[in-house]
Amino acid sequence: MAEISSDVIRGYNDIIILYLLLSNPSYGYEISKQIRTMSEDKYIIKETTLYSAFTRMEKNGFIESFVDEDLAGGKKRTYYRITETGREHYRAKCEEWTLTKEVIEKFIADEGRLV
Amino acid sequence: MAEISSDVIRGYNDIIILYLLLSNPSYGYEISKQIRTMSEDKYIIKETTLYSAFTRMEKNGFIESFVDEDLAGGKKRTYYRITETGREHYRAKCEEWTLTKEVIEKFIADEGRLV
DNA sequence: ATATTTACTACGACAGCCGTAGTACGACAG
DNA sequence: CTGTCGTACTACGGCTGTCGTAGTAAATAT
Repeated sequence: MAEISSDVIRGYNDIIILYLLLSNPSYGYEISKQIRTMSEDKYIIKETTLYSAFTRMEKNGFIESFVDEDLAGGKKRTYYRITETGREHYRAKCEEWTLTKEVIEKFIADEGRLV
Repeated sequence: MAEISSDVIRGYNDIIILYLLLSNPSYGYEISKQIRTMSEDKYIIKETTLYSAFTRMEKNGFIESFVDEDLAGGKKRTYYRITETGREHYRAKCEEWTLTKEVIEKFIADEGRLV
């Protein structure tokens, strides 16, 4: 079974995460589960990758963090909220995706050539 | 104008190059021009990236090199030919592309959500 | 009482891409 | 006959994002 390699997904983790923050703030564990569910187990993000993406994106101003100290039962969590800059970045990345898709598809051979 | 970032193309340079070797051997400079032309200048591969990809892929057994010593006018060139392993790799990468595309597109918001 | 799930943090390694620089040959202009 | 442009590379080192491994700790299920 083909799996998605890290080199291939590289650069898209950002938009995957930002997408999940578009409508409401969220936190690491929940996001990782959502990615898994939404991709039908085809992509399971590594924890370290996810948390380092948070750090990087906060540094870049794409997201902001806040801590929910005392939840009704449960450990304290660090939530992330997308910023306006983050939304712009997301939009730009989506456009880039369209372009990239078009380019790459020119280099995908149709069945005939793959003899 | 949106440009394709290196993190996004990463992992696809291999299939782009292999595609151009599917029907006949070729060499660095020609391949770089073909990529440029076929992508309508949307993607211009860096020389260093291209040549290091050659080295890597030869090490992995995806391509084989041979030198054309004395061409009718012109410097000597190193040509690369795709191997059977390379063809298999290319096929596998194309399948992976289909999968990746499906996954990523789930995280591209439709216009409505991008308010 | 113990295992599992939740929710992270730290550290270091690695691979692929890229910037910079340099080599060298041929062709063509001035 | 000198210089610039196009062709065809090689070498070296840096950066970034991902990943493996490991550890911490609270809450929940068994």
